Amino acid sequence: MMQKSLQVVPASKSGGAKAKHRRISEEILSAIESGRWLPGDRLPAEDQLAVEMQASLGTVQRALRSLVQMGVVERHHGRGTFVTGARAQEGQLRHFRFTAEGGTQLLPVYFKIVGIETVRESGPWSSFFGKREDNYIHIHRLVNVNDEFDVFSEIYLPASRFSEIAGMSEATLNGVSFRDFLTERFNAPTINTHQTMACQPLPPRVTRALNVPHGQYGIVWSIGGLSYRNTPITWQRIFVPPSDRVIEIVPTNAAEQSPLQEVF
Amino acid sequence: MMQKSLQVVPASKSGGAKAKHRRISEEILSAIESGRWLPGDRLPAEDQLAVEMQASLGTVQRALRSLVQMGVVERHHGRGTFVTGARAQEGQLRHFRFTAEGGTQLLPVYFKIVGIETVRESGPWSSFFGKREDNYIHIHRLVNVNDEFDVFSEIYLPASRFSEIAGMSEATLNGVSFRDFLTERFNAPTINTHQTMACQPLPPRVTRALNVPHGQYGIVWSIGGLSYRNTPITWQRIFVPPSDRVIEIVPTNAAEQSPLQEVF
DNA sequence: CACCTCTATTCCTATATAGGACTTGATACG
DNA sequence: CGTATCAAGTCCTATATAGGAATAGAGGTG
Repeated sequence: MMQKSLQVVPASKSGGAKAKHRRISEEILSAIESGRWLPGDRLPAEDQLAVEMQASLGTVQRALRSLVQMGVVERHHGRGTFVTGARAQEGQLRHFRFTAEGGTQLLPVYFKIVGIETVRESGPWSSFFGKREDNYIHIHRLVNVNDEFDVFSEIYLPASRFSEIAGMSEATLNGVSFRDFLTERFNAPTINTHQTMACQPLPPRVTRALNVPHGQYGIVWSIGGLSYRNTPITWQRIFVPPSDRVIEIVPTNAAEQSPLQEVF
Repeated sequence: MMQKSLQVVPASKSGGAKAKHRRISEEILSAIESGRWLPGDRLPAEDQLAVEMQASLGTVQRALRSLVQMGVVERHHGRGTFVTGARAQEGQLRHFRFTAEGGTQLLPVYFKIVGIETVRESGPWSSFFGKREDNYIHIHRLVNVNDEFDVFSEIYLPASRFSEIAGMSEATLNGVSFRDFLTERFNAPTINTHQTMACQPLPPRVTRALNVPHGQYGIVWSIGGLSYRNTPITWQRIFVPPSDRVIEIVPTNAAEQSPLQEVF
């Protein structure tokens, strides 16, 4: 039997009224964002959540399925529902990666920080982060891929959110994957990306750093990183000199490992 | 009340046994593949499908949601469920596109076929299509983007499936988008793509065709196109000379326009 | 100690049911 | 004729319920 008026909002004209399963997704997502549950943690069981959220089991399940879909949580039959862990992909680079022609993955094995500074300059990253942000932590790094070749990476981080990084020593930041670093230290996992590529002459500071001829053409690869709720958290530009190694574009959506995919 | 033994398969040990909603997805997908419903057609109503499929409403709805998720069908409140139309994205290029720095999209406006031939050569496309395929229709085209610059495109199609194309005149194929063409004429929409990029010297035939200096570097952009059930249907290589225009990588998954996305 | 069995926990599938909300087209009214 | 109302068709949300299936751990048995 339908319980009277649990269908709370009559939607008043499809205004801001959202479906209950959506509100539950939102609520759980907010809790995760706020750090109430950290990556790796187990959420309460479905039926318990149903009680807490004052919803039926089916509704909670639907909300959780959508969070799985987004890559925010993972569910395991008989074990529980877990916040997606930092290194859940065990070494798999999630949104992009270099591969050899055959498809074997090439891993970045060595990072060397060239410089860290706080800047106010505007550029493509400004529009990515939006108007309100006008201070960036700017980090240049040399990245070696699979002991085969080097690329040059520049990262811009919004200073408002990640100010602590500006004070960190190069030693702390050397050799780390920023993706993992931001996930573990700031609970800011990269959930989605926006990427563009262009072929352009590499700028002099890059050709010098990479030790390739002045004026050499290469790929300028821009990657905007988005966290929960599409909050922009990183903007990165990678300069890739010519090579027979290729950049593989991986679907940016967590949907790829969703069971639905099998249906394809 | 649960009806006795509608829970048909006891799963016998999680062998090939699939959930019912999955089997329904499969069945509908197969019907669409077979052309029983064409792009734009309306499917029977939920409750009617439920009867046909001998499932409850909820189960059918779940199956349909997953098809929406895959981009195979679209559902419209109060109107019905429709097979995703060929040009559903009205001019939006779905999996990749060129954009100006600001983000405005640049459209390919002019195609000129350079040649069509049937070949047996192997290359990166062979592993994409798999062992069984050893004959390809190979089409070279010059593509102008937004009246601004030209790129050189090579497409390989499996001859077994698209043999009719080999006999078509260049006039028929000129100026068409292959994506739309395959959707409309062969009921073979591109649902997913696999993309790689590399910066390399452009081959002589390309530099000649594009009228850029011999040995010019550019982006070699390979795009494998997959249709329903991840069947490979096209393999394309686009040679892009240097430019300040960028290639924007769009999530290859139809999930992007799913309502779930709003939750981010 | 190794192995088996049982049990509690947890997620997974499926059903039947009820009503809300959007769309479209027909009909009635001024 | 234009507009308002209504009804049918369709999808959307939500509930309560029932049982299946995977997992992990406790306890017993040889």
